[in-house]
Amino acid sequence: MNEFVDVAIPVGVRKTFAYSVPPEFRERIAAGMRVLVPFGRKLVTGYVTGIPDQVRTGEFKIRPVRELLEPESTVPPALAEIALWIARYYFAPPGEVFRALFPAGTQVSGERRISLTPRTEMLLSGGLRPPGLQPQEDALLDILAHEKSLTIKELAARSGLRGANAWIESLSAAKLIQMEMSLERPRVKSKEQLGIRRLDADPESIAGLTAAQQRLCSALGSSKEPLLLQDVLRAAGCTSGIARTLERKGLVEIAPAKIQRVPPELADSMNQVSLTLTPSQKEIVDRILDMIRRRKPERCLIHGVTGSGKTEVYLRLIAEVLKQGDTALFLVPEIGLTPLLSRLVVSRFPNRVSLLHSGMSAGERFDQWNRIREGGASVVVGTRSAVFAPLENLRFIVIDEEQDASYKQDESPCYHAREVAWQRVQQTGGVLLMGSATPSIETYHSSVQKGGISYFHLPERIEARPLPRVTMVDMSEEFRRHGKNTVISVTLQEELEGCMRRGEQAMILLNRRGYSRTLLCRSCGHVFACPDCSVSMTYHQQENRLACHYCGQEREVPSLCANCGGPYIHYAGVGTEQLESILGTLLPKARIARLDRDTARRRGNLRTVLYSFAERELDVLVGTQILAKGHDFPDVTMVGVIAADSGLSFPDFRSAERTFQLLTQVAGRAGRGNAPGRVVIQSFYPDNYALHFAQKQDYGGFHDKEIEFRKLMAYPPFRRLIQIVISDPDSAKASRDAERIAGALKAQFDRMEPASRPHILGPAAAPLEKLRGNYRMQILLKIRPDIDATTLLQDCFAHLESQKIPSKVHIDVDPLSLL
DNA sequence: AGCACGCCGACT
DNA sequence: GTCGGCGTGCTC
Repeated sequence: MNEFVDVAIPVGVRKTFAYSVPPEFRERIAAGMRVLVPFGRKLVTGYVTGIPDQVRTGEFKIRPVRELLEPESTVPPALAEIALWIARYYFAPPGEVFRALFPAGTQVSGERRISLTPRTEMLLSGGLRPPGLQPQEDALLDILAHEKSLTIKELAARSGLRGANAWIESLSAAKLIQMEMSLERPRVKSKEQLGIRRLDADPESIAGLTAAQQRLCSALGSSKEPLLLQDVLRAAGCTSGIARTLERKGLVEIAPAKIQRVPPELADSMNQVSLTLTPSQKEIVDRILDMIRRRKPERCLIHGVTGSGKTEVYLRLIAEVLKQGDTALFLVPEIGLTPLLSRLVVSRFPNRVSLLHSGMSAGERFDQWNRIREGGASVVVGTRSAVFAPLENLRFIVIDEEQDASYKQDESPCYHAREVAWQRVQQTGGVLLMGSATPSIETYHSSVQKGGISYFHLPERIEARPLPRVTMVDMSEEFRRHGKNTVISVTLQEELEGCMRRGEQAMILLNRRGYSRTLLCRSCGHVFACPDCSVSMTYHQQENRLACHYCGQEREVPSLCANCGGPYIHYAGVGTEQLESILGTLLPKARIARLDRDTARRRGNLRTVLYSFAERELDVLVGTQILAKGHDFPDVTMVGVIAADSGLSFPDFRSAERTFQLLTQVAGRAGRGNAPGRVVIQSFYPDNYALHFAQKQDYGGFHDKEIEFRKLMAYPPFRRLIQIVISDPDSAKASRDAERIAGALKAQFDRMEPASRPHILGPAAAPLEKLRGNYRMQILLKIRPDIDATTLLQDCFAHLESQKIPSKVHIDVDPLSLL
């Protein structure tokens, strides 16, 4: 009876460990709980994954659970199940998965610390020495005499002795020193500060208040919840003396209280414009509501262009779910969580919304997480990891912009929030609603052709605004006609000038940061590549540095070729930084700003720029794909795309899909107001089908073409992919290991019947051959969807694991990108 | 992930 | 001769 537990330890090991449970914990211990356990010579935070009926004893010594890390450390049992599913499906170490369920910075760990025993200390301070010690032991005691306590590592380092551990052991055996576990407290915890709380008061005591006292009372508001004293004082503009006076009068209570750190977006609300649903919106709401009421797990997709009113549908459905007494989750892409959206949701469901996103401080996240777990919020809005929000009775999950790549985590555990969300609603009989203007090929295919996902279309923009007119400019034609290598075509330039003349706004997309992509020696052809990655370094004019966009390292800008010493260095490939200055020359009167990762890095700058653009303090916004997702700007009537084909050259089967999505999204930015939008797409390959269908804004056409290619090439959704990347600083070693793994996999697969056998591609050098100094070899598995790939993978690697995989092996199930 | 154990080069 | 390099294996 709860005598043993399986515990996942957050180290890169794909197994759990058995611990015994001291009797006093047996009542409370349960799956999903965090525990402090001895692991090796340390104490670590572990996660209870389950309670085994029995434990194979004898193979190893079983150590006891040291402590239950309650109360703020338990996850609903349903979430623990999800974690185990992720560990299996994505082949991730369970400890890493469980760690992802909890807010960052709340892990507890401990180390052994060494100090002198009281006896030894007395002896030494009396100038005496314990007899019969080796000089090394004496040296250790001397060090400890000056320090209260040290970890084994510190003591060994301080002494400079080799084999220090053995000497420490012998001192310990002689009872001259003692060792005890010291705990390192979590970095993030609940905040306790002086809080002030309004009390019920009789009217006459309120009557005779001074001005300052009244100010303080109104700053308190009407709620009886404690507020942070210092905030209230600042708001009321008075000192703590006033607060104490009120306390004496019995009007308020001042006491240490757990104060919730609240992200600013939760604090403010906005005026609600009540919207009437269009008939098609209403039909969708009704039909999905039916599904929600039926309590059977369902998936649905709303395919609707930007501005077709998907958000309103989400919010109506969330409102209904809350009315039932259930909870809902609203997932948005990384940069899709705008303050505007948060405020919209917060105002719609006052006091019931919680936020979880990466822009919040660790403390804020922690407090929100606890609030959710304690049932203090029934709607959670957040990015990828919010899919783990500890909500109970979760019956509805929305994933907006379902195709967005930020839903997939690219480091272990490599989960996709969409799939995790599907698992979650399957547990509760809820509904997963995906929304997109450009659904992923997989989702669209299973809703329209394969079935399994209900399909809803919102083809029209609200108030029947026209879709933008898209013009394609063939840049090779442009080059032939005008002779020089132009960045901005005549067509685009004319459109821009017209747009400026009419006093409207424009956006120009170029999906390439920096000033010049490559530095090239004109004499010998030498390319200035990153020393650690197999990519060229990008020139950034503002910092006057070369930067690698993959590993982030920077270099001085060379004036001579590093290879031949020649002085003729060519700056090739225009980036957003240069585009901004070109546009400045072209449109001297326009107010231009740039938005990309470089300018958005400065915290708050993204917001500032978007805000001033919305306020019409800017005319033109230049930038990377950040532009495609931002706000809705009613006065943008013109969108230009430079080098629309730049993404197509990526060696990745999804490059066409991504290009199509990006172009469609950015084109959707044009003409949201009353003026019709114009879009100019510049490309050297205007005939490419991704560009062609993007120009016609024809999703169906693109899908039909793309799905043919996927079928022909045996790519998703016709096969499942598993990507294995083997990396090592030594390229020969990476190759060798990759060959061994591939060989072992092949041996496994050869035992299967030929028809269901997975295909092994590679090992071959990964498209990004070298990254951060590591050479990367790639093996790609293509598995038929009717095969249980999870079990297959488990079997294969259970076998491989025993054969030892030396270099770093990264396994990505259902990878989104194959770089 | 840490940490210990174990087998080969450069120092006193 | 020793010290210490990191390859390999283990942690309930």
